[in-house]
Amino acid sequence: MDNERKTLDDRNKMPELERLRHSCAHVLATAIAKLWPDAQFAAGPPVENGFYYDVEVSHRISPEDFPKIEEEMKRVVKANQTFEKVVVPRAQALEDAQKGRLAALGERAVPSKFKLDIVQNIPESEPISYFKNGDFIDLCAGPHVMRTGNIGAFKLTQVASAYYKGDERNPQLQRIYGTAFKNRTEMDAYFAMLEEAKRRDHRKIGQEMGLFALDSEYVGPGLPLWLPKGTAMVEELEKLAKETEFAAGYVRVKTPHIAKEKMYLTSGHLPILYKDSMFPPMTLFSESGSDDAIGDRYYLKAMNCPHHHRIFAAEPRSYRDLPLRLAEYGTCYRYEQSGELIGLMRVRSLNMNDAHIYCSEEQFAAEFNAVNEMYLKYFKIFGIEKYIMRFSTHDPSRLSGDNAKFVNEPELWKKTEDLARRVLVESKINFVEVPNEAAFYGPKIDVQVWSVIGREFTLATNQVDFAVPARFGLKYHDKDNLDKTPLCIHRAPLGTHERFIGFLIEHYAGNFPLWLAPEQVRVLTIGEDEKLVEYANSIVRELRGHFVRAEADLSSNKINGKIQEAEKARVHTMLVIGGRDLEAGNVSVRLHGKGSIGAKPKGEVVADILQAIRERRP
RNA sequence: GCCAGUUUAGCUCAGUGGUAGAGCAACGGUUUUGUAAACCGUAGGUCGUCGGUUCGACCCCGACAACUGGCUCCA
Repeated sequence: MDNERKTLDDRNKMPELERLRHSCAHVLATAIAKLWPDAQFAAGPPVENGFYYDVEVSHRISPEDFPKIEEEMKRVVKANQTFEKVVVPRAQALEDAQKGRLAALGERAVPSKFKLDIVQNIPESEPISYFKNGDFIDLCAGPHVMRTGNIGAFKLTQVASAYYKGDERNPQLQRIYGTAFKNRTEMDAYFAMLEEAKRRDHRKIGQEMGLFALDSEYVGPGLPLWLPKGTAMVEELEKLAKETEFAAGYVRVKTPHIAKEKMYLTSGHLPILYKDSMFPPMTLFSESGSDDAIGDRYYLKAMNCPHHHRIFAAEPRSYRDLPLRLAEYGTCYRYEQSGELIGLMRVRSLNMNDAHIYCSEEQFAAEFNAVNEMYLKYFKIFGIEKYIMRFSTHDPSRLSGDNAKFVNEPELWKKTEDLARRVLVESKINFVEVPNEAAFYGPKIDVQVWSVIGREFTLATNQVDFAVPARFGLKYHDKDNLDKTPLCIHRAPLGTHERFIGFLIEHYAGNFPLWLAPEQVRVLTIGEDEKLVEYANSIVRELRGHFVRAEADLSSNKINGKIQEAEKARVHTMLVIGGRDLEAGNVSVRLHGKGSIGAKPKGEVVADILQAIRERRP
């Protein structure tokens, strides 16, 4: 994404706030150059909520250095230096870079190496420009604000490491992040918003509500334990998926969590493509003592598709069997890098809302479209509105050779990409097309969403596979009496339980609709009168008889205390009962976050609860 | 995996080179209640793990682990 060059036209359209932030990145660089003159700068663009500058410097910059750097930056802002643009001939840019003059306060003994590299990569057709503020000269296409004094408020936020040009073969640079605003008020509002977002963080709410636990000491990092309340949500989602898939003509299957190495050598996930993300194999016999190592090694599955392919292969198939839609909430294990694990959003054991649709080419468009429709149906139920569909296609230059990334089937790539694109266009779904991001076996459509912290995630996926069925030799007998290889659609509209629930926790801030709420109803008694206790218990019994997750709080707490506890636990519906209600056969209804809505006959309330759950009322 | 930071009671957090504290939760008792916290008491921690420095380490140093924020990667 970043390696796509912005055109000069794009740059001229850069919004004021981005200009300001980019200008602030220059001010940051000015300060760092003053404090550590050996600093070598790479890129310093504006980003979503601020800016960063990548720098290579012998000093390890830590947040403790921020006050010192900020002080220097304030001096530059206060000096109100003009950002002066100078267009220079290419030869001069190369010469200045050699003299270490770029992104620096003066000439240096060593070249400005990253700037030099950047100059060399600027197309001949583009002019080369500097921006100067005071003595600091940086290679930059701009645009900037007029003067450093236009930067009203700024703050350095974090330091991270980043590879030059995002490539892990390149040197690691220190990336200093900051944010900047027109004025102090807007910056304060931004930090207040961040605090609010932290309160919604699924890790925090998950712990408060007792949904899941991460026991990295005994179970392992990234291997969540679903607590009873979280399991209730997991099962509601599975129920939704099973009903939806049943209605859409899917059939359910069950497969083991492990398979022999041969499975993944055949699928193509081993030896290269998935090796790093699979847990190491279980070896049943010592390799030295066995002539048949392949048969002896088992892997935890990182995906369900190969097992499903073997189910397809388990019986002879006719064109009459197609489309065959095999669904399973399969548990997969992926050895994600330790630094990548994030609460439920990125884990090492995952339950995927998986299914594989085997179909003919003629059936493909309708099936693919039906999957997209299913996504939209789900998103409507959850009120998910902020997402984009990302259509990932292949890069023809990577079909073969050392950096091959995609199966070498140019015609099939073109055919399926055209088909998928047409489905997207015809169904008027908004999407962005991203080259070079496809799965190795075919193009895919991912649904991208954002966590409260602003991190982007793939929530759901819909992938075309025209390669792996052939590797497994999957065939169906067609009308014309010929054996043909089916196309396969891999789809997971509800993603994985882990990520989907992680997302839903933040989406709802823990205030789930009744059908999904871990504790749907709590009956709160006023007093401990024996008849009242029996009334409470009878209500709970009745609700639980209809599979409603209901509890009673019969403790000796005062009613205000019970309400406080239930509200904090985010219980969806509270039924308060006292002597008055007992006599009238009523319950006083209070909804989480909405307060009391008054007393109603018990039967009416129970019926409404059941109805709301049945229709999955938002 | 890489860079930086963090790790004290179940949770949220104080704290000092001389072997630790608060609030909430838990438990026990008292209270008997009308829509966001009744009162009193008890218990709970080899201060992430392992090494080192020191007369003495929760505090200083090192290694490791986990977590947090990024990078690369991905459902």
